[in-house]
Amino acid sequence: MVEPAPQVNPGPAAVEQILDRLRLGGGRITTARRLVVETLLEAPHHQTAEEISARVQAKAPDVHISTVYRNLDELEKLGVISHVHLGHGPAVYHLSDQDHGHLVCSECGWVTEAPRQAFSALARALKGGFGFELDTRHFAVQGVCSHCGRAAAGQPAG
Amino acid sequence: MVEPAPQVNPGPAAVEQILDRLRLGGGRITTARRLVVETLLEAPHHQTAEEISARVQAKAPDVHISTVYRNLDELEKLGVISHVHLGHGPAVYHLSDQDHGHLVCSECGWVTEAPRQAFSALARALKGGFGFELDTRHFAVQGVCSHCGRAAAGQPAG
DNA sequence: GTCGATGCAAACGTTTTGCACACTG
DNA sequence: CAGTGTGCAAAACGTTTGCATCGAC
Repeated sequence: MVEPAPQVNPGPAAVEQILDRLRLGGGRITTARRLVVETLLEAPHHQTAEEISARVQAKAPDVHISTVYRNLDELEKLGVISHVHLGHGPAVYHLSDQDHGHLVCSECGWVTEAPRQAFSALARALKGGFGFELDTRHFAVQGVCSHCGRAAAGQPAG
Repeated sequence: MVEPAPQVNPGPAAVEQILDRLRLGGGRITTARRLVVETLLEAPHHQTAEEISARVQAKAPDVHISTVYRNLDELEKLGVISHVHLGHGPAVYHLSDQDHGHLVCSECGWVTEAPRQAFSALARALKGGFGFELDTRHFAVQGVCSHCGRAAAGQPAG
């Protein structure tokens, strides 16, 4: 559904590269749009729409969160970004140049990225057994991280 | 977090068995509570809170959906049921006696249950590589089912 | 000037919560 | 009769949408 985006190098040139893709689709470049793209490129981690909105509003207070959502939608349609559901809260957005799955600890909420390769055995098993083409990108995998697992083992019935 | 429940055989005795667990925790048995448990046992498939609510209300129209939610919470804390997020919509609830993962087709929404064993290779890989204890029960795995995959291959750019 | 993008407010669907009352045990 | 569970309404939450206006091209 979402085709992989070409590799995008971080830096100011990358912003223009993405904005060009918007232009090519007949899109227009606005302040809000530019800031959303910049925020996505600058921020180190996966961000919720609300976090992105806050960072954008720090530079342009009038940008409304609904505009951020609309821009995120647009960028996702272009394949530039993806959103992932890590758990019960809001979705997080990130550049889709990294093809990885997400491991979320249901105890502490810690998020780890796991390379696609970690899922290859599962992908093969599901393809063979069910004809199911796995996509680990849109929903996270839940479990217990090593830290919480160790803690639970150390003090049972906590 | 949720320990596995002992096997529960379908049938009227199973209802009492579950109600006993509620009683043991100091809980009381009300009409709403009994109907929620019965509905969970009778219904063939995974159900949303709203579906459960509708079935319960068919027998006791005054039972409010918030009561259903509260009872589902209670039963989940006891380990009797689990809820799973299949996609963007509401969560579905089912007895936790079946230890399986869920495969959801992101094209057509079709849900397949996959036995725990299908995930064993992934579980091993994540445990070894990240110390991460996989739990496939709480969130579904997304992908494309064999039917939609074949359709896409048959008529590209549909 | 055209038409795509925006700000705002309001709606959405799902779930949770505060409260007074009803009922179980 | 104690105190858990309930019905109801309203809020919370993340997200989407309708609409009039603004602004990029």
